[in-house]
Parts: sequence; C-alpha cells; structure tokens
Amino acid sequence: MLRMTTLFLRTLREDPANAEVASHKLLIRAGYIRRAAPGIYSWMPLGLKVLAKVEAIVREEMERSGSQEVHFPALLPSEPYEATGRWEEYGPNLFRLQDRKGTDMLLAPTHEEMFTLLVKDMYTSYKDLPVTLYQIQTKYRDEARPRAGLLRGREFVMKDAYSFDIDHAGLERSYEAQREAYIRIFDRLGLNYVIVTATSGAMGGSRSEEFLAPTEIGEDTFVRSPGGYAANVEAVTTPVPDALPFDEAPAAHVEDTPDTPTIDTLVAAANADHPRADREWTAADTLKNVVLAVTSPTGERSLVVVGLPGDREADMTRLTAALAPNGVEPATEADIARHPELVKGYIGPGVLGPQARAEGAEYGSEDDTAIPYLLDPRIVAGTRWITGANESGRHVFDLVAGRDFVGDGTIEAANVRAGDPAPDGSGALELARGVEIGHIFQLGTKYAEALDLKVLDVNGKQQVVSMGSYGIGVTRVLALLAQLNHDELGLKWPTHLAPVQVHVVATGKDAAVFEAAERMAQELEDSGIEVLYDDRPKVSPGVKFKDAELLGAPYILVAGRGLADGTVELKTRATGESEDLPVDTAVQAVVGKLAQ
RNA sequence: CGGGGUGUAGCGCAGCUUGGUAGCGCAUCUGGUUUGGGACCAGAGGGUCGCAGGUUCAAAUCCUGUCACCCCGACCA
Repeated sequence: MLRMTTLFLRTLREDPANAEVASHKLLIRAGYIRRAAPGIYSWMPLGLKVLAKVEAIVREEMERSGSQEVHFPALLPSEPYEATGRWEEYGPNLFRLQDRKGTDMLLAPTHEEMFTLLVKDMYTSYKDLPVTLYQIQTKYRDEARPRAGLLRGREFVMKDAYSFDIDHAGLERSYEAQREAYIRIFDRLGLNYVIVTATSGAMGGSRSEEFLAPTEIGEDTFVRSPGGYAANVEAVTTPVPDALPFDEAPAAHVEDTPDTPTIDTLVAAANADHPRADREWTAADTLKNVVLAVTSPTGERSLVVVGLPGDREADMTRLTAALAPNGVEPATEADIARHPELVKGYIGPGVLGPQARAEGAEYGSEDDTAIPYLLDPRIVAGTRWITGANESGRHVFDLVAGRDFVGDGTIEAANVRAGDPAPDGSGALELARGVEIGHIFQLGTKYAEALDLKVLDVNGKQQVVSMGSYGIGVTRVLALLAQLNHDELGLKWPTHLAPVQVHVVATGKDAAVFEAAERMAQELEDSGIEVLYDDRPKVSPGVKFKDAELLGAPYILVAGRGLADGTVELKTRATGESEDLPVDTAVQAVVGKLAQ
C-alpha cells in the first residue's frame, strides 16, 4: 500500500511555465515525471507504475505473437552504423560521443544493425527462420526541437521488433503477425487509432503502415473518408478525371497582363481586361508553374518545374515523398537566373518539357536541354488554362492540355484539401491531426545486405534474409493516454493503467475516520487491489480531494463526516459521480466494480 | 536553421523604464487555531538576480558579449 505520508511525491498547484499541452502539464503537476533537460525526463514512482503497465501489455502481446525479448545496450560502437551508412546518413539527430580512447560511439536511435548482427552471429540456416525478436529500450534522438513533454522527447522508451525470414512470402506472414499484435496492443490500451499507408513507394514498394491516434495536438496530418479510407498526406493519390473533348475549344491566344506575377493579380487582371462570358475567372482556371531544385543522391543539382492548378499550393512534404530519394527545395533566385528562358512570374509550358525539346530529341538525350515538366494529375487532356507566356507581363489563354502542351509525367505535389475525393471513391476527405504511436515496415534486404546476413536455403545456397521492423513509442503512448484521459482537475486513468485503482482518503481529525480508512485500504490491498492511502494528518479535506483528482486514480474512497452514520463515499473519477456506501460493505462494492 | 519570447528561492511570478540594503504567492519548518473542496494567525529557513566583461561611489536594474530555456516555423519516427 502506498501512503501519502511516505510516498515520494510533491504535487504542484500551478502549471509549470514551460509546458503547453495538458498531458505535459499534468504529468509534471501530479509528480509522475520531472524534466531533467530539454526532451529528457526523470520518472517518479507513480509515473513508473503506469509505464510498467503499458510495457506489460506490449510485452504480453509481443510474446503472444511469437516474438522473443532481448535487450541491447543503448550505448553502441559506431562500426555497425558505419557499415550501413547510417553513421553519416542519420545526421545531427544522432547522439555521437567518444570513449576515453577516442573511439566513436553513439546512443542508439534505433537498433536495426544490432539485431541484424545478432541473428547473423547465431543463425546460418533457413531452418532457424523465421524468428522475430524485440526489446523495450531507451532510445536517443537529438531532436531539433523536442516538444510536448514525453510526446516528442530526445530520450524515450520504444518497443522495437525485427522479423527475419528466408523470403518475401515469409516476411509478409511475419508482418501480418506484428500488425495483428499491434491491433491487440492498441485495443487493450484503449486507444482509438487509424492505420495509414505511410509511404508512396519511395522505398521500392516496401509495405509500411503507421498507427496514428487522432488528437488535435498531433504532429502528423492525415486524411480519412467516411468510407474508411485513411492515409498520410504523403500517400494520398489524386483520382484522375476523365479527359475532355477539345475539338470545339478556341485556339490559344497570348494577351497582355501587365504586373501580374502572382495568381491573385493574374485573376484580377483577367477578369478586368479579358472577361469570360459565362462566369468569372478564378484561380482554378490558372496553371501555376513552380520551379524546384532537385538534388540527386549523388549530389547533382538540377531544376524541375511542377504544374499545378492555380488554386493549390505545392506541398513540400508530398513533393519530398514523391521525388525521394532525391532532395527537393524551392529553386533559388540564382537557380532561376541560370535559365534565361524562365521569366519569374510568367513561366509557362512553352519552354518546359516535351514541347520545348529539339525536334526528335528524347527526354534524357543529349539534345534534351529543356527543364523536365511534371503535372498535377488533374491536368488531363482537354482542360483549358491561363498560364505564363514566358514573357514579362503576358499570359496565354485557352491553352489546352494534350493539344498545346504535355508534361513529362504526373506528380503528387499539390496540397490535399478537405473535401477532395478519396482515391478509392469512398467519399470526401477530411484532414485530421494524429500522433504516430506505431510504425510497421517491411525493410526487405536493406540491412541484411549491408551487414551480409545470409543463411543457407533448402538448396544449400546462400540467401539474403528478408527483414521487417516494428516500433511502438511506449513513453509516447503514455503521454497520449494522459492527454486523452484528463479534465480541468487532473488525470483520469483507465482502471487497468492507473498507478493505483483506489485512492483512499481520510478526512477530518477523528481517529475513527483514520481507523476506518486504514482498514478499508488494507482490505482492498488484501483483495489484490492497488491502493494509495492519503493518511496525512492535519491536511484539509480540500487539499486531499484536489490531490486525488490530480493524481487520477479511477476510484476515490472517502472516509469522513458520513462515518458517524455508518457510510463512506465512493467517487468515480471518470464520471465525477459519487455515492454513499455502508462502511461495512464498501470494500466489497469497490472490489465488485473493479471486477467488472 | 529562420521568427518571437524568457532567464530573479524548490515551483509560479513582481521588481528593471527612472541604479541606492532582493520582494510576493505556493511549497517547506516551528507553535497555535481549524478540518467536506487547494484554511487561518504568528514566526522561521531558503537567492553568487543565467554567465563574463564594462560604466558607476554604488548594478537584478544601464552598456557589450555570451550561454541556456520556451513557443511558432523548417527538419525529423
């Protein structure tokens, strides 16, 4: 039994100055964690009790899925990470250090290398596979900007698992097993979540899904439809409209549009000087051409132009995913200056892509000097556009896609908006924010090849092992649970995750009250229930009630003024309801409620 | 890395403009009163005012530099 007089705890009446989100404020105010450094937290007794319960659920379901627990050091030598290239590639997010001999070491951000090498050390035959290993371990990432307490820390607890299979079919089975384990884990934690497709194929078709818990404080934006479609914004594909006939369309014509370098000014000028008969011009009638600088993995920098409907913005997150593994950034003034055919504010297809190439030149050939031109999928044949005429102060009207210009291909670059159709036809998309609580990923042979993990197959030939990786942010989940289970008074833990199930409070100064409270607390504990007993003498009832509500045990059992009439009070934290119970049967009643 | 903000007692803050013995609330300790919604009275302990220079008879306060932390964005699982 925990007693308030001896429990290592100091609650705070005021919110900490440095906390913004509710879970962060409350976990500190309630004495579950304390900040040690930016993004790094110390765990207090009550916080550890909750953490242990979350870990226990993760552990049970991992074991049920057939995974076996191991434990690696957090402090590692750099060699394995140099072998896979991650010592360099991970960049400034990797905590690097040296030992006294000057040997490079690191605090592991994740453990693919160690798991791969462990299996390589021990296993040499397909008969040993499949195997899935996991650990619950402290990870380190030197985040540029840690935030929201435990939700995004530099030190955090993660469950990471890795599967090893002889072939891709085995990987699929292992992946499915982990996927099911994740569903069970998050269901048991009582979390709502959506499973979204995480990448758009940049990793060569490897399957990857994220588990996102919807919350307004989430850092990831995703979309969902009423019909059940859900995806990261990077992975959303745009349904391609049917091509339109253009036999009747007027010929393209160039018009003077002075001082119209932006879409807004262009639309205003078009309506003023070149009005349409049937309706006003809008931004959606214009074709915006965005110049991007693309850096290839080998470091070569070149330009690409992306054509979008003028009412949409280029989304750098989607662009980055679409062009991976190349890097992307907006072109600089200097980039544009190297291409005299690009007139800033008046760029049009005339100088871009296929229509700008020398007669007979193929894209990628030596005669091809035109900047590659990629189009939003909505720009299908027959659509008519106002766009730059490649001369300052002039635009071309009635430029018809498929007749007057084509692109080198399509690209998912435009921002996704609420109301856009889902790619699977399941309705209009809505945008939502979420926290990434889990990520499952088919690594394939990337790490096995880099670290030479091969086993003999049934034919006695060396076979590269297929791997999957599966992560859950354990401390992040705890923060999320606090975030989702609180009110203005404090935390409201679900029964099976609370540090204690019952918080017994003795109010007043009457010795009989303390005797009754102590007896009930002891009986509850004897029934296998975890109890915190507020046995502080000379502390006013208000303080004890506030602390109980702040700490968030699901049931608060109060012995006080009602004792003279033979009753105690049971408060249910989640609902705020309270009821009077006969003191003699109160423990039995609480045990009954907890057994439900 | 860009923009904004803040560093004063364990926590939350005032004081800085206009230089002159470092304050308030909470928390902690002692004594007393109180005991169903963060009590009251009296007293006490606790601070190199982020750090380093400078100006001045005198610096929390003015000047210069520097470090740290927080928020938004970029980036990132």
